[in-house]
Amino acid sequence: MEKIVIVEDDVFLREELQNILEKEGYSVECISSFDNSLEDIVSASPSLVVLDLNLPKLSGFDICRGLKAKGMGPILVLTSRNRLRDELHALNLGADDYLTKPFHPKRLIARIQKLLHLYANMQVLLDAGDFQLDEKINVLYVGKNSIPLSENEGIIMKALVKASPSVVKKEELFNLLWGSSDYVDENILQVNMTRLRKSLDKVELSNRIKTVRGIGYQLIRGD
Amino acid sequence: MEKIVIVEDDVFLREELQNILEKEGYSVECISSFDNSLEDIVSASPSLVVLDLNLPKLSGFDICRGLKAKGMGPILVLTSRNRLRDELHALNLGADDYLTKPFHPKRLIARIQKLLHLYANMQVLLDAGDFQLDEKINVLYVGKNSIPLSENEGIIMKALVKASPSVVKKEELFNLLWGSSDYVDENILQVNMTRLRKSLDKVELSNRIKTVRGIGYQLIRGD
DNA sequence: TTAACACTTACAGTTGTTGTAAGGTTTGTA
DNA sequence: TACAAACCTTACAACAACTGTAAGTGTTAA
Repeated sequence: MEKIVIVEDDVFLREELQNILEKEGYSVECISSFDNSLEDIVSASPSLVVLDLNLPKLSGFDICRGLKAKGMGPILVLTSRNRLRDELHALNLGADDYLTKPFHPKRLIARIQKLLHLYANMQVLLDAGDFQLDEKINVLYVGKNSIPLSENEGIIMKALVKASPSVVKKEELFNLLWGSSDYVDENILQVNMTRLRKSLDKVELSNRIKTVRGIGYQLIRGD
Repeated sequence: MEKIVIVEDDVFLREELQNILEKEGYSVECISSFDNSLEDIVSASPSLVVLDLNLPKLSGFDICRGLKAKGMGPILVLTSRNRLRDELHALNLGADDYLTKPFHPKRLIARIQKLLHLYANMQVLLDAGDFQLDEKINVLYVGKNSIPLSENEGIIMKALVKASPSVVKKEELFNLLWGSSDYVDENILQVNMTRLRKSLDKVELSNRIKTVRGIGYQLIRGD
């Protein structure tokens, strides 16, 4: 379940927000003490933060900037002010969307879903130094070229990239591909490795996968 | 071809950058007069901006903030300073990546490609009010659910969403699907509409596509 | 040299997508 | 109401992509 943190000092609005979001199936956590709100929010590691700009101690702007500096995900800013200046300011500080009070619950939900989807889409580019792998659609980008990988090829490649330059054990690949390590036929993994290498050959990357005899496979960095 | 704008006052570095990027196949435009650099950059409408932080008139920070406020795409910040504070500041102002001089050309290229890919991936979520369509992988998001669409279903849905609430002419759909309007069989479009509706039915959205007798089809907004 | 390990290729089953064909349903008008 | 045009639905077959099986070939290290 996706967790959302609400940063809001007004009790009524806070509880209303919590209601709306929990009804929608989100796990909600509220920040009401604003002494060390930044740490509280980060340690909750939510999928999204709903942040009011008008807060007692820290200004919402500061929290926004602080959160983004710590690599926090999507932030939806809430405010009663209706000034373009504030909106631009917040967006520049890293807020991802902006909603003016009063707002319709459906609009809030829609914005939140949009942000969550957007962020889910963003973090799919796995970096391997001189090439990137789109985890979502299994497309490998090398320079200006790109090649599509099949599902199995993608699973293997993801494991190799994430582990690189360590070795990925055969057993782990069996687990990832067929959900079990009590495999019957060792050959099927070799077949899939051959297929992956043949695909990588199209972008002259096949020699980057090394076999570690008796153990598994390894992606060599080529940065 | 993707266009990159370079904002750099040092002549030597500027020309080196231009060289590197053009060799890589990008179309490069340099900003050397910094009187109204913001307007110059925006009017060039580049795919990416390489921005030096140390500039004569405006500070790089100001340009960065200004560009992001105008909805500019990816910004890669370049600097000789090696201070965390600057980096955080720039990233908070909207810069998407950060490179310290001196840098290796390959690293610069890699970062640029990464940013371009990331942004290319970001703008795939087509908004239709109460649901979203991922143009890239043809997945439709409704609330917490999602359904995959086939290639043809995706093409039709994209056209409907983009045109909504206007009517999409049958002829246009024929063009999008089969690249020609001198179609032989009218039925094949109906079959594909049926299939799309059946898919949409899984998320109770099929009644949103209305038939406009003799003309085409229409997506009704449900916001 | 040899046995374990790894690689390659061809084949067939499965699945998803698409166009064709045939027949049924709806709609507007006379 | 009758009817024809427009639209809808379903079943079928062709096709392509992906995957596992099987059989044979190549490589490595003791």
